[in-house]
Amino acid sequence: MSYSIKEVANMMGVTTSTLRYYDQEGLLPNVKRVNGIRVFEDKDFRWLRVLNCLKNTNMPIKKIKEYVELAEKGDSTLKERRELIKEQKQVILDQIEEYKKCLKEVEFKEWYYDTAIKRGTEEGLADLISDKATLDIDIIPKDIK
Amino acid sequence: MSYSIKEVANMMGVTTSTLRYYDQEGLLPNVKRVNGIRVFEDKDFRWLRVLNCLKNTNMPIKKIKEYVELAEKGDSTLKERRELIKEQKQVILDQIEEYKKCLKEVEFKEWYYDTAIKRGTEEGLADLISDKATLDIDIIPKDIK
DNA sequence: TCTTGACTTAAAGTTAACTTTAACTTGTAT
DNA sequence: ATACAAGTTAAAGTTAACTTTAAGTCAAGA
Repeated sequence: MSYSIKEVANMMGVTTSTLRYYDQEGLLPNVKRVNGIRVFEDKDFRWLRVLNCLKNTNMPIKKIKEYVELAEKGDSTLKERRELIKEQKQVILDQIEEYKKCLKEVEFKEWYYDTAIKRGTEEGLADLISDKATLDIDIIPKDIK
Repeated sequence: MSYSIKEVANMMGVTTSTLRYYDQEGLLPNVKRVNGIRVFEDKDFRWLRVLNCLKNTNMPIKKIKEYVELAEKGDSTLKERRELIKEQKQVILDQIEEYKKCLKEVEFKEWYYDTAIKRGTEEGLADLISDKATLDIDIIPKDIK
């Protein structure tokens, strides 16, 4: 099967301009052209899926491009590519941890508002629960210089 | 205890300019001034921790500002603030899910490179494992229009 | 044949989130 | 007394990642 740029854009949840921009930046290697028009094929989706994943986990376009360039050099860059992927894996693991901390914080805030609404006011609430609040959440201090 | 802008910046892992920029954008309400110089106090850290968390989970500065403005209006905005926090909670939960999917994808890639390196080449490898590759990872199709 | 809609490129414009610069003030150490 | 480090503001500059615009090509349907 083959797909137009618009179809692919819809599948990926981006605009056609964005895909053209990615292409321009070297993020879409070897996309077939018919009369100058991009024609995406099944083989392209394997890469699009990875691209989507690297983008969603905040890898900058420049770095994705480096990865593409490594891949284009063939087998001699296998280890470099593995390293790059391993680094990104760590980025993702760290991000998940960070998000979990923040989840705790907003869940506490949610509880805080539930309680304030029940009481009718948040006056004095912060002081009442300051122990609980500082007990299991610590994003700040630690590395004070 | 009270802290200088530099100390707070170090604690939060940002520059002093960034903190001044946040202040300018209304993200640091009620910070004490002595001779025009910002003096952060313990009470400020409660908010800084939340700010840090909202920022780390990609809430735009504009929206954080809205939140600050709601908080400044007092008890009448408690429900609005709870809503805003609940929405952010959902954003975080969704992000964690997305990251987990991407983690699977890069872990697959890692395995792919390990295997390619053992074989000495990635020639033909993609085809060999295309079934596995498409089996448990599906970021793309589904919502084709 | 004509027009419509989807595609193309190159280049300029936009936006968010800082960062840098310049000019200035102020508290502390020598 | 003076120099220096750290603070201040306002305004301009930067960067990444798009987005928009303008001008054009091309195949298919009325």
